[in-house]
Parts: sequence; structure tokens; C-alpha cells
Amino acid sequence: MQALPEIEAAIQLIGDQYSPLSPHCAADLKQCARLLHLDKGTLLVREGQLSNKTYFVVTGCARAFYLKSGKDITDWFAFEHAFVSAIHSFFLNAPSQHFIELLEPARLLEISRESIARLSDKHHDFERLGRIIVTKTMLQLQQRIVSIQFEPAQQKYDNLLAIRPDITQRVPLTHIASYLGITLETLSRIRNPKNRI
Amino acid sequence: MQALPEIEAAIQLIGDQYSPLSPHCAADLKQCARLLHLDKGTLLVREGQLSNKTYFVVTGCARAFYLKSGKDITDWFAFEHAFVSAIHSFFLNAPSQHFIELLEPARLLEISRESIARLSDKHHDFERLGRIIVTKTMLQLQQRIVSIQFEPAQQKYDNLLAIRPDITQRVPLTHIASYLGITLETLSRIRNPKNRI
DNA sequence: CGCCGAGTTGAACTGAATCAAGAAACGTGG
DNA sequence: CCACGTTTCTTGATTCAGTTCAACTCGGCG
Repeated sequence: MQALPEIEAAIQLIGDQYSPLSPHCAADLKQCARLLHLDKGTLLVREGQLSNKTYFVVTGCARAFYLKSGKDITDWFAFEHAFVSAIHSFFLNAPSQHFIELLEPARLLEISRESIARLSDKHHDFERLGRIIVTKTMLQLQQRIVSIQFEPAQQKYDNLLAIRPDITQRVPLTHIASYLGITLETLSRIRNPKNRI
Repeated sequence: MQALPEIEAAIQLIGDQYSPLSPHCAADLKQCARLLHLDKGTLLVREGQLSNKTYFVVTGCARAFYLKSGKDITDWFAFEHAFVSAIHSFFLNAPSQHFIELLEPARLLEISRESIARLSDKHHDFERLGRIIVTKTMLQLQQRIVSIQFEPAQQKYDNLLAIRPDITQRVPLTHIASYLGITLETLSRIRNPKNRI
């Protein structure tokens, strides 16, 4: 049917990174995960759609963004070995506030909410995996709030570079700017060493 | 030993609000949860301490805050029927970045990380409860990021009031201001109807 | 009564936004 | 492989929301 060894490898990665899965559970997961390879620019989700999928990025990168009075604001970046989903839609079964766009050609493991619910019921260790993934995400968001609030623009940018030094090579500055809560112009000035005090 | 019926009632509240627990699991939880009643102003956790406890607020309210170059910045409010913990310390077993302070006399259910780990191993439904609590918290944080970033001060304040209309009666304005990422002076001006455009 | 913490008000300052041009890089078709 | 249009990024001038600093008011409470 599909590239099963690659799916297996991706599942292994997830287990290693977050919480190990029993062989039985991993096998069940393999049955319901799909491997996608998609072009740069693909929109996985659009605003207003119901999205009951979560995506694990095997290679490439993606962003979640929303439109705020017409302006495109990036809310989340997912690089290889990270998850991305339209969280409001995925967890609350509500119309998505977000778009999800691929910023590079990518391979993704796609898993449906329904599969996750079924596997969580059946396997205690899958339930745990879910808890741990969500916990890490929560901690990340908390750190992001600290960084956004009260840090001047330069510091926010430096903080981001510390976590992801390669981001400027992979993501247009506009998206980085909106992610940091600053304008493209400000980001451009910050990056110009002449403007450093 | 303790006010067991009150502990039971608190556990019932948690189950109702997040994810139901089997009687067996609820009974196990009852064994390891402690009910505290503490005065306003009590510090549950101080910066630098290891905190391996999480607290469910039965009545009263608490805040988590940190010091950023000497300034007191509120990061989280927990009113009745919500959880509060020094998340960085609790989940990563690292020294706390936060203080936790009671803003009103409070009754709290205290549960240790170790108990949670044990109960999560033993009871699939407890593991699920944990996943769901963390998921809701994650969604809250995500909403907060959206609200913090790009909203002007007035809007951020209005958003908070929409969620917690009584907050100004219960919490000093300084804490609300730092939570919103604005100064006390700005908050004061915003609240003064004369300054509305 | 007088002090103290909490909140308000005012005036000056500032970091970042906005508005407006232009330069550089990028890809696509001739 | 070059020309052209599009997207991405830079630079400059101006404006503005919110900060900072400072003084003042108010309401408890010892």
C-alpha cells in the first residue's frame, strides 16, 4: 500500500523523542498512519475548515498562520520531527482558525483524531505518548509567552535564533517577523548590524 | 486523618470538569491527595526551589509570577477549580522560575509528581485525565499568545474581562497589568472612561 | 492621626509601527 | 541565458501607543 518502512521509521522517531511505544501499539499505529509527500506551498488546512488530522513532519517544514484583519500572522513553525496541527480544530472539533502551509517540500505522517482516540482507548502507552507530546508543547508555549512579553524586539529575535539558528535560511523574514510580533521593517533593521547600539 | 469528604468532593469536581475517573482510581487518588487551607499571601513555591507538587484550587485564588530584572510579572492566575503549579519545575524537575502566591485565603488539593506518576502508571483513566488537563492548558496558552500579540492594551484588557469579569474585584491591578504585558499606569488610564476615544 | 500600599494623573520620552520608495533575489517563459 | 514581473527585503521619514518618571490622591489600619 505505502512506504511502510518509512512509516515505521517515523513512528520509531516519535517513540524515541517523546515516549516509547510497545511493538503492538506501534504496529497498530502503523496501520492508521499515512505518509504524505507534498510540494512546497501546499496548504494542508484552510481557515474555516474542519481538520481532524495531526501531522508529524518527517522532513521539510511547515507553519500555521491566521489572518488578523487581513494580515498574515504566523503562530507556529514545525520543522522535521515536530508536530503541526490546526489545534483549535483538531482538539475542539471546531472550524479552524489557522491555515497550515508547507514552507518546503515535505514528508509528513498524517494521523486522524479518530485513530488517535481509538489507539488512546486501546493502548495505555499511546495515551501516555499523547500526554507527553501535549505537555512538551504546553511548556514551549509558556516559554514563548515569557519571550514575547517584555522582551524588546532584538531580544525576541535573538531568543528565536538561539533555538533555531537556521530559521533565516529556511523561512521568509515576513513570517519570522509576524511570529515574533514585530513588523518586517523592524526585523530588517534589527538584523542590520549598523543599527546595533 | 483529614477532611476526607471534602477531598472526595474536590476529586469529583476534577473528574466532572476534565475526564471522569473510575471509583477505584478516584479512591487511589484520595489516598495521596492532601487538602490544605492557607492564608492569603502564602507562598506555595519560591524561585529556585524544586517543586514537585501541583495544586488544584478548591476555593480562593492564586497566581504564579516571576521576577524579570527585579520586576514582578504575573504569568498565570488560578481561580477556584483550576490548577496551578510551577510548571517548569513540576514537569522538568528543575529549579522553579516562578513563585506561587495565594491572593485570597484558599483551600487547595495538593498532589505530588510522584503520586501522579504512580497513578498514571496504574490507571489508564488517570493518564487520560492528565492528558486532558494539559491539553486544555495548552489551548489556553495558545489563545493567550494570540491575545497578547498585536492586540492593543485596551483590547487585551477587554479580552481578559470577558473571560473573568470579577478579576478586578479579586486581584490587585498591578498583577493584572503585568499579566497583560502593560504597565500599571497604562492599565489605570485604560480603565478610566474619560480616556476612551 | 499619620503612615503606607494601591491607584491615578500629568509631562516628556522612546521603541516600534506606519507609510512610502526603492533595491535585490528569484523564477519563469521566451 | 536573458528579460520581466513578482516576491522578498532594505532604508528613510514620520507618527503613535505605551513607557518612564514624578507627583499626587485615596482608603485602610496600626
